[in-house]
Amino acid sequence: MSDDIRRNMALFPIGIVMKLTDLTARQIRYYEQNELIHPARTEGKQRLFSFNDVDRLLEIKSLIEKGLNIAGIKQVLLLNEPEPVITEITEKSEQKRKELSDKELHEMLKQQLFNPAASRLGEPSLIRGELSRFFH
Amino acid sequence: MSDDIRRNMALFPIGIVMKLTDLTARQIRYYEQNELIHPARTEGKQRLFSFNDVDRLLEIKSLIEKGLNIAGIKQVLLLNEPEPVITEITEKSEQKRKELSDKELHEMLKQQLFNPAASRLGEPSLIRGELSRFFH
DNA sequence: CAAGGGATGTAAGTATATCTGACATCTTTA
DNA sequence: TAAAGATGTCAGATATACTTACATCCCTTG
Repeated sequence: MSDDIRRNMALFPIGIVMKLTDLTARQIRYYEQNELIHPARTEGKQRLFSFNDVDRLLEIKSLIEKGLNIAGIKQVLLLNEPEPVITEITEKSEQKRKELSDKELHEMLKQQLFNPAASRLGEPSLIRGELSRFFH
Repeated sequence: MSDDIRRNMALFPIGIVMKLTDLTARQIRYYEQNELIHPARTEGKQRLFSFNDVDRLLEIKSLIEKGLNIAGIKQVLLLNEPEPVITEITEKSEQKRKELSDKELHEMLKQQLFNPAASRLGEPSLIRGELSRFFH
């Protein structure tokens, strides 16, 4: 869950993603246009990709190389999606989702991730190494 | 070791780092100027930060909040640095270091990290989830 | 084979993000 | 009070990214 949050933080501009995936900007934008990915945006409308996005792009690339077309890839990606569990609270959670703008979410994530010293002074520095949770 | 590589990949532009650390661009640049951090650069000279850089900035911030000045922080960071082990091969490894431009290194890292399908076709898709190695 | 559609390249023009350098401001300390 | 340290702010330049439109290439299908 918290891991999920980390993997979904919008972090990378398209230039970095190009290097990480060896895809062109054209390709990446085209895949977005076809709804294979849904990167976040900065205030100025620049795309911002998460680890999940990059991961997904790598799978897309691999499928492209296997000869799949967009429609096929879309299917595969859908199959790999964990089914969103339909619960009683569906309405409520949907409500909640709407309440949280991307920006607010990002703020939350940041708090949760980095536990900034600002919040509780006097606490020993737990901050250093906090990022190591990104890795195994 | 490989973990080290991942943590040192130049990934983030300054804008993201600002959000992650709640430091201003001015502060980040000032700390670089005072050699507390050494972010990489793009071809166009834009700063690119690694996880290690961000981690370090978070520690710097925490020390700033404790009232340390730059000189003090530099000392603390030096102390926390694992001593570079002086071995017989010092000359050789120094030589090696010089041979690797940042760009070449980055290429290596990318290969090692993402094991691109392009290299060995026919191999089952190990790619999806590869990035999950970034997390525990 | 010709026509059409899918996937990507490329170019133009604009907008956003970042850079450096200089000067301003505020605080602490000698 | 003067000097030095840390940060804010502004300006002008450069880099990066955006959208839109058109071009190209390769398949597929009639």
